[in-house]
Amino acid sequence: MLGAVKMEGHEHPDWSAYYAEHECYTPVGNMGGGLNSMSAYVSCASGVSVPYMHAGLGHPTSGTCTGLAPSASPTSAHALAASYPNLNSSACGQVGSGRPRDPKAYRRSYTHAKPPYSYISLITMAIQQSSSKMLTLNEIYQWIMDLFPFYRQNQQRWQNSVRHSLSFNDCFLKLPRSPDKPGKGSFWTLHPESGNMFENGCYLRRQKRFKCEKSADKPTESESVKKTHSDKESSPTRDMKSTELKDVTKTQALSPEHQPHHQDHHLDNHHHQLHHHHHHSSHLLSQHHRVLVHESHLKPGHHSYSFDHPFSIHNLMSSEQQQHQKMDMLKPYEHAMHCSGGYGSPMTGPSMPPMMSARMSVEPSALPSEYSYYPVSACTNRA
DNA sequence: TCATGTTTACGCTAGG
DNA sequence: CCTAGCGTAAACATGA
Repeated sequence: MLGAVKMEGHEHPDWSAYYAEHECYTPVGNMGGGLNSMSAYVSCASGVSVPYMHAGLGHPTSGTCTGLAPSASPTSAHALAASYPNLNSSACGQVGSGRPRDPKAYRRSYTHAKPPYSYISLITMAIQQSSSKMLTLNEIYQWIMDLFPFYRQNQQRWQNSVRHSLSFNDCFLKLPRSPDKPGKGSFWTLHPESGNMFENGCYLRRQKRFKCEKSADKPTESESVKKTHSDKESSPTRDMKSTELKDVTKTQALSPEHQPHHQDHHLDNHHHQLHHHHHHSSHLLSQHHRVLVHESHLKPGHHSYSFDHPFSIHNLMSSEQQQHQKMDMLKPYEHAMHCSGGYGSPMTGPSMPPMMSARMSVEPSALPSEYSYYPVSACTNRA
């Protein structure tokens, strides 16, 4: 099977043509501002100037198309497009040529085009947009389908990929359900230090996979680099990440009543491994920056993560938004610290697209209507 | 039984 | 060319 980028290339060889039309599907109802922000983000992420987004948020069958009101949001597509006229399209594999002759026809087709995001970024967005910063598998499915019509087809295929991504990537942590919240499946959240996975601005391909430093017996950097493809996927690091430690890691982040007793021995077994993690966690907010710097395991000199990067949240957000975000960042951290004395909230801010990091962590009800990104159906908040 | 989750394998692409 | 990241398929296990 072809990879996403290639698939996109085949199915819609001219992304920039789609985006180059200064129109887009916009939401029906009251989500204009937020969605436009999302659109802006999408357009940035894909390195083109016009939004990719579907109107039918929360209304999977509606798909009504209205015009985009350029002034709907301070971070609207146009605003951001103007701010970032030369986003690296090549870095995201989106290179276009020519222009559609019939904008409407293209609008129709790109509505169901594969979004320019990797599954990892989609999952990350989904989790990040939730107020609780954790979602069940099914909620992740729903979020993706609500937002991207493309994923209403071939569900078997992409959902398998989503599950694979969740299990395979260290940046996703599985939280067991608490006894008082019976239901199917665990909650998935983001590793607290996975923060800047997409800080390079490309949501198709990270420059470096996030890897947990949890295991003390983790191979050295040079050792891991030497590993072959297959080795990499069965490396000790991965083994450690798998279930046990993953659950432990997140169990630590949960309030006591969320910690299943049967995992106590796991905690004991791995506590020492996590100790340094906790040690780091004391000042998560300020540490967040340190983490980014500390991400030297992401190949210093190789990464381009920086707050000065055009995609950096710090550049994308207005000062007011930043103010909002700083406060919002504090909440989950504080909450988690209060509950567990351990990890703070998963990634916030710098790694996330503007509409996510700046606003997603805000309770929808606390926002003006123009800040509503997602329909109720897409906001599976469980806080 | 089906959804969820893990793991392995393989192919493709981007980038060094 | 090699490596890393990603997407997909598929086998398998487990739990609701």
